[in-house]
Amino acid sequence: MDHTKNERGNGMFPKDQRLSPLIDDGDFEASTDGGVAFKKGPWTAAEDAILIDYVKKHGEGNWNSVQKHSGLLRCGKSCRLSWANHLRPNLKKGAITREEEQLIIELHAKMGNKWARMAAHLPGRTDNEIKNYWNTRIKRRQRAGLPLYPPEVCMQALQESHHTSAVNDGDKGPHGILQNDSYEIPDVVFHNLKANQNVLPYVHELPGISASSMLLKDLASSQYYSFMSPTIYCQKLLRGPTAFFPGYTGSVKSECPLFEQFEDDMLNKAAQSFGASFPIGTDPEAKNSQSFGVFQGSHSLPNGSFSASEPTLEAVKLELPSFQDPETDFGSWGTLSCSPPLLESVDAFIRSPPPSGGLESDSLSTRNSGLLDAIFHDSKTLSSAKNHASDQSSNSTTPGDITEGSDFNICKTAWENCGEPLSPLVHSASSLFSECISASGSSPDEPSSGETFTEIQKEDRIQLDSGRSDTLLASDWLEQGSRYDPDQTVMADTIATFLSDDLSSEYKNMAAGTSFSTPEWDLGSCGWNDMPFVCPMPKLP
DNA sequence: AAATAGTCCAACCGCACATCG
DNA sequence: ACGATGTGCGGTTGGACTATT
Repeated sequence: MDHTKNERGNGMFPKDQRLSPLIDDGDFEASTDGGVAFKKGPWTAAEDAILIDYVKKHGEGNWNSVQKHSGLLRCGKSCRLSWANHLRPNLKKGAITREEEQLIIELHAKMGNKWARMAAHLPGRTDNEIKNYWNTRIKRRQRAGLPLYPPEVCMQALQESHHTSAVNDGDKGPHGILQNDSYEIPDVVFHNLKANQNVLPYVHELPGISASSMLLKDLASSQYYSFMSPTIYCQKLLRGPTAFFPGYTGSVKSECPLFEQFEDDMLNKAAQSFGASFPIGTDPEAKNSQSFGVFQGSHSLPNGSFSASEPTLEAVKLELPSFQDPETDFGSWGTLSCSPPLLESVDAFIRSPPPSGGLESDSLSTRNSGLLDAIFHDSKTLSSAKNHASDQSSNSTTPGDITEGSDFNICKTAWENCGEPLSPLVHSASSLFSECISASGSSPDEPSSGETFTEIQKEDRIQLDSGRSDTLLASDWLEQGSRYDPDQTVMADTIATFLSDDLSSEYKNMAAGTSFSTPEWDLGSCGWNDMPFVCPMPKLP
């Protein structure tokens, strides 16, 4: 038996250690179970031989009896693990091949962290091996600012998931993975979210998960970091420095080096404008790891295209830690000391529909206040103090596009403070969306289906009552705000600019390379076409 | 050459589920 | 039905190795 752990030569335990004829060199702690002291730590060659001999005689299984039959001082678990990962025949050693890598990526896009199931598709590879490989890959790509999934994998997985959802049962797709097993998400959730995918393409990933919960988890564990959808990155931005400079995103930065020059200064200024009490953007490490780098990496590829690094519905659901379950009592989050009240307010805001007479007034929340109200108020105050800047901004926009006191003015002012006469990136999302829609052959003003957005929304609200996305609510709110209340438009602006880059990125991506039918991606019927999006944003080529 | 950071991966741990008596 | 036991799985840890500073 070849005990070589790693043909790359960097295995944890040197061969000579495993080849040691001694079973117990006394260097490793032992655990006891029923009076028997089990050895822990790396296995020796002698132990391997004993275990192999045992399996030859008794077959696999009944691992707890190994000690009884062979005298091997290892617990059953350890025996099973050693056999499965190192000793069983037909194990493939060596580096993951290109083909295997591709398969792993595809499988992970469909399954999530189901290593054992993935291993079943990779003969000779163990779940542990795949898991280790994937975790390393996550770190590597995270560090490099690359999306976790290649766009084509995302699209394939997404399309397959759509297909799976459509057929429900029977034909489950070509891979046999999307079968009606534990990965299946009840159709009621995602079917109803489809109608809103045009607004937030990633909304369906994380139904019922609050921004704060996602962020807190995100900050607490890097394990899920790369799985965060761009939407979640946006939500994260609400809590990070960039929340106070809504137009700024990593994507912008990546495509416009100009942002590099003034990001720290501008962010600090913007933050101060909003009364932020914490320093911003001075720590490059924090900058990379907490918002900019991740955001950047999750959106842009080296070739300038936008990533669609989204796992499928199945994967996302599976990767949610238990406390991200929609049924989790989110109220408990407020008790976390690491969560500033400011951030809680964002959640409260995002979850809350518009306070003024919208169609869904029955779902009005008394929690509609907090950070964004404060932003709204502060921005108005600031705008009053800097009315001249507001007036100048009308050159690049129509009067209706910019409401006095909008965050745009602040951004613009900040930009001017940084020495630039006017941001070259000012770009109307309305026109941007129009481009996208036109590219995909659909008019934003003409719903291609007979069903209006409002009708879809109504239906969705009813059916998504317990599982709706925070971001979805935000979209609802935005629509309402932009239509019914001039004041709300300002706040809608604020939120819109938070989201704008993601939306534009995704729509750009979709319009350029996908074949989604227009009803899936129809923007016009949702009212976003009229949204006064004006924020620093890269122009489409 | 030393220190540091990053990578890799074996092994452990806790939990969930299945089976058995 | 229930507890004990066995098994499988996913997450995490920690040490060796390698690359970089």
